[in-house]
Amino acid sequence: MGVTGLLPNLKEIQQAGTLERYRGTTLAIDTYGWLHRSVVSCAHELCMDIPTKKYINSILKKIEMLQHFGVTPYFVFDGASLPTKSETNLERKLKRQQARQQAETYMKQGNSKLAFKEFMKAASVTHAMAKSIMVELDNLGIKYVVAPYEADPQMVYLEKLGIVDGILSEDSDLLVFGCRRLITKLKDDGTCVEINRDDFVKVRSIPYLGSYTAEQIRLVAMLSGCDYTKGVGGIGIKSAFTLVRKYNNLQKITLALQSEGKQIPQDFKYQIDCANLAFQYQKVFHPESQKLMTLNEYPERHDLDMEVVELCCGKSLDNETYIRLCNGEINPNTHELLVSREQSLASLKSNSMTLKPAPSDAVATTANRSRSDIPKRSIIDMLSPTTPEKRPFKRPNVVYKTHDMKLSPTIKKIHKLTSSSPAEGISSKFFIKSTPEFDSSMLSDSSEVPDNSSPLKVNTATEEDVVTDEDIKDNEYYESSINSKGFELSDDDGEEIEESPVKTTTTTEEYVTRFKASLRERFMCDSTYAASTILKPHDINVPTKGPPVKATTTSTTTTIDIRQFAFKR
DNA sequence: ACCTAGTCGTCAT
DNA sequence: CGACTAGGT
Repeated sequence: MGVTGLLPNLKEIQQAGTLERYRGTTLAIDTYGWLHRSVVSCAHELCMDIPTKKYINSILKKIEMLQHFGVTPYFVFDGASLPTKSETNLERKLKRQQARQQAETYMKQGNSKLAFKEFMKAASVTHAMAKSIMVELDNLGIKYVVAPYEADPQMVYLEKLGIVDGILSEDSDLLVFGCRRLITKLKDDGTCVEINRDDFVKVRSIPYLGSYTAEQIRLVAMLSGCDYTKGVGGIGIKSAFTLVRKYNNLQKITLALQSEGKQIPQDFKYQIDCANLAFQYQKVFHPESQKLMTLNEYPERHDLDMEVVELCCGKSLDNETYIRLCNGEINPNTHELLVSREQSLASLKSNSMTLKPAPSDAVATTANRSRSDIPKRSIIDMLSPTTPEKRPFKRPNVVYKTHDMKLSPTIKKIHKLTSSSPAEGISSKFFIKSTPEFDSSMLSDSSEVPDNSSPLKVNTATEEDVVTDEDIKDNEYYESSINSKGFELSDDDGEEIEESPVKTTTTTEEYVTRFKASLRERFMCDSTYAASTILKPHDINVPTKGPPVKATTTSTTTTIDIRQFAFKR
């Protein structure tokens, strides 16, 4: 879902241009987005476990375009699905399965047109497909990282560290995570659109946008609906901005909305708090130190319930696991060895067809992924030597607007009025008793005193409102029974890379209980890890011998016929 | 003017 | 996922 309606409302500050503008810089790539679009070209093959290189070629083509413009890509992959989204993921999985059945039905009826449409709905991006891309990236010497959880915070983290100079993605959520330079709407000809955070002050359609704090922007997103919250019915992005500007804190907004007869979900506060945690402290990976981190540091003094934090932001497993996970060696969800889709299919085939073992000595052995590798050609390339032809890019057919936007007197005035750091302390103090903002007030004095006055306040009489910590009693929810015995084992779930949003209609209590249950299910079954750690990554995903098999499948020591990699292009 | 819920395209020829 | 749109408030 993203934050619906955010991008259109930022139209004024969308700078049209081309990748030329980013020559010499490094951009984070939202790989899932690219893969998702590629999937439509081979949805049928993907659903039917038919080998295909189409989705890989589509990515290679984009890489070629970036390199044509002298842009260094830094690929970012989605990692494990957050525990808080597991039920959403199940819903999606179900829908895909239904679409897949529909597709096969249409297929039998000979209606390939409709079948393909259903295949498109059924196809999903898997970690095995992501691994296929990683193999190519290794060969090209292109950097990448698998996010511990969602790619969005990982990309923003890279931008924060200065490892990348901007983020190439279609997802408006990135702005809520704190992205400074978002490059969207990249076309095949290299044209794209930049949204720069520094331009927020120039947006006229949303008054005072430049002076909303990160926390306030999060609240706006959460009110109107984002990846983590359903939002309040009847509240879109515009109303949300107005409400936050007017009332600034969640209690007042809630009261105002209720007095208007708006229905607010029972667990809304929970959703808000959880979303607030996920937006700020989600687990990310520091590629240079190879350490698990959080997008922003926890506040100095905080009483965060770390169990809840781990549910919303991801679990802190041992660092060794994350090193392997974030370097693409293991499946982020199952922690089994990650095998590329191509290799996986090939070995299945060779096993089932009992193929004559091919002379494998022809292929040199290779180390897996070492960061200082000399680019090598993958086996796929060797067998199908026609790499995507170098054709010049279509000339961009846009006029480059020099969007230097003269500051209007009004804007200047606003800028002046709001240059002092706006107050914090909106939203609930559910988890965080004192909430220093990471990006602004962390640097200035982060007052222990919750300050509810804001420069953004427009027409509210400064009624001294006590920070009604009526929320505190809700903490009971988190102490509430951890021992729900109904762990529905959703066995393998999490083969697909999941992203984004939506509906959850459960009570808070159920919610938390379920989170904790799903956490257990997901992270505390060490048995699955033990099995997977036996195999050595080096034996796998290399253009050489050795059938890499899922830990569950019987691993024989037959040799893969390398000719199976010669897919038609 | 704003919100919503639905549909469509995404690739690549 | 966003873009776009018809149809609601």
